[in-house]
Amino acid sequence: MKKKTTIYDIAKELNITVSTVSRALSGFPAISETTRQTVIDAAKRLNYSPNKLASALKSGKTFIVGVIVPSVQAHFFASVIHSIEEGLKDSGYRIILYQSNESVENEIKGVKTLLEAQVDGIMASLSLETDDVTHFQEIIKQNKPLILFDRISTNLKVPTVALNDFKAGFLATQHLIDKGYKKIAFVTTIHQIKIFNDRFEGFKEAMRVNNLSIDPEMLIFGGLSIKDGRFGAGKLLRGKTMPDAIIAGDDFTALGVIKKLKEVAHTPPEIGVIGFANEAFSAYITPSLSTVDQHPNQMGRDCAALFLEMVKQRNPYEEIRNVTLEPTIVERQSTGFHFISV
Amino acid sequence: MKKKTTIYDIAKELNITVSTVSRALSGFPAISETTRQTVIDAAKRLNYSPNKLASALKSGKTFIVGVIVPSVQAHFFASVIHSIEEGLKDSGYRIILYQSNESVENEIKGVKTLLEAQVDGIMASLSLETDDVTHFQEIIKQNKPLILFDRISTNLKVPTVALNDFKAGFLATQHLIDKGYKKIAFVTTIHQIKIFNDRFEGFKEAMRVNNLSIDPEMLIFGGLSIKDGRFGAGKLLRGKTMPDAIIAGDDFTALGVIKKLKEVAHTPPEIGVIGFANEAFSAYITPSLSTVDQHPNQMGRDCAALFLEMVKQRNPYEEIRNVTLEPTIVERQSTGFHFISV
DNA sequence: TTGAAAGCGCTAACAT
DNA sequence: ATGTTAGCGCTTTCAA
Repeated sequence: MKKKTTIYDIAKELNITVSTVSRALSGFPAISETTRQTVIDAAKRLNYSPNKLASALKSGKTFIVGVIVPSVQAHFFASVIHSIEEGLKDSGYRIILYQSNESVENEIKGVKTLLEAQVDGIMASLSLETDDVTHFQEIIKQNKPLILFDRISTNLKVPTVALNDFKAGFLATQHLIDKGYKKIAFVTTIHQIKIFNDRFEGFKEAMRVNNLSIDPEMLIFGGLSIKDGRFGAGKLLRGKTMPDAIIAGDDFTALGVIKKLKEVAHTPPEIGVIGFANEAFSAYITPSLSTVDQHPNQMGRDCAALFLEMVKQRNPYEEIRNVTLEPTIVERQSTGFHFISV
Repeated sequence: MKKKTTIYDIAKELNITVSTVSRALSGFPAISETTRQTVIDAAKRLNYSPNKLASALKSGKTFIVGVIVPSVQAHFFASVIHSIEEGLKDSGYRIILYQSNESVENEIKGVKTLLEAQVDGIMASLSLETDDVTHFQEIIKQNKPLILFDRISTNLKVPTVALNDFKAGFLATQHLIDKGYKKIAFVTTIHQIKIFNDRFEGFKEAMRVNNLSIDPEMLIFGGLSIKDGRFGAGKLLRGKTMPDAIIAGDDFTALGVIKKLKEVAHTPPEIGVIGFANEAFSAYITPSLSTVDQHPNQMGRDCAALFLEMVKQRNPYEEIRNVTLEPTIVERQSTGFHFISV
């Protein structure tokens, strides 16, 4: 393996100094057009490839932003990531991805690793386990942009991009009520993540304004997964009074609920089911799943825009913007018209 | 913002030299246990965080491997990535992700960017557009590990991990034949990607050994998507003779095919349908979709293992291993028993 | 417009 | 076991 070409090789080749080469290559203005061309030609001829590491070490800017998500396997996060990348690429920023797999420990390790890699900023969506968020403080202390999205925390004074989850919970509930459902159950998680609580609060509020009572037996707190959905539905079916509709914490859980309901011949919309996130499969299962769209692409774009604003300012936390996206109900078969059976 | 602590600060604090600090921190053996402890304590006290950039610049190792995939939004790739990360993390390697979005141009840019970031190696799955693969040569030239997975090319002498796609095509076809289907159509892509051709060849071979003829009208070459599936199915339905089964290039295409068939009341398994990839939704649509499992997790693990082997050797290309995974038929409703109608 | 030179934070001979 | 020192490849001030 022959040594890689550096700017020194180019300089030697052309009998000029490295500073000139550096300037020519980085688009420095005060340089003659001929010199610039010569350098660029030589660079190409010598198959020069810049070492961004060295440049980053010197300049203090890596043009890499770290993104921490629970998992790329959720279509929602995959979409957000996609749009973040899209929104950042024209400015030369790249993404380095870190998956927490819903574990705080991994999340802490992620922050540490990304910081050590000298990223220019971090965007994160909290793991389900995350309660204490002090591990994010170090980013702020280093005066680097930190943006929280979707699964945010109010304990950090940083910009955020999130859905109006209270409204999401409210709208989902109201949608069911509008369809004639009354005895509404909620299968969700116990984790202390803001968005899940907000959705739950929205649910309670919708029930209240519609003068419907909430049966504590119809509140199932567990995890969020197909399995948890099956389990939750099973528990509800064995209860004293059967719900006529079920709100699930996310689409995977809703899928589990539907599978269970089909097994016992209460196929939706006989019992209504609605989820959150509009996952890739939600439109294609039978019955197709009504859900709440969380606009992942808008979210990714907003994260990128927020980040670019922050790096422009001397102090990224000069003005802290909290972007709220409005949820949209996606109506499908699982909440079809419900015959009101007195 | 106060300056970040470096090993110099620790050295000054303890009246020792940076080399001692460096050694203490990096687990160098010939160092007294007391010194090591003092240094570690001071590091903690001063809130020291190593600058991996500097270390990488000096040592020539970043412990980062670049992964290029068409898109993380396909569940298959998300799973592969997940397992690559999993398989690498114990060795201290991190992943930096690059999405080609099925464009060669992006792919070329990806290789360039990752190389400039001084990654220690690259794993890639080709975009649908990719025909010429010379942009990958630079990686090999730098003597850095390059591993191709799933969408591989035979024009590069590098280790690969891929499915036996010929067999995948063969098994899918044989499965349909075993179920009693005879007039089998194929809806796939025209792109010059090896795996798609292999599947098609497998299909042809299976037809041949079963003495079934292939009607050229039943070969639809287009793209791979829900839309392409609908389109392909529509075209087949309008043909002179109707197929009694359809093989789709992937699960998304199969989904489109099924939707179309349901609309015209030929719901599978009346007409059999099978796809490739076992996407997240495939088990949950109605009828549930038979498909070929491509073992993404195994693929990711193998990529990681291969990479770790390569970095161990002086010359990563000393011995080139090409791992082939065996496809597995996942039988579901869409290829249920077919009544043989003479 | 170009050159000289210092230094980003770390590692690793080589010396003691 | 610890210290000295020379870079890794680049940017950037200061000087010419």
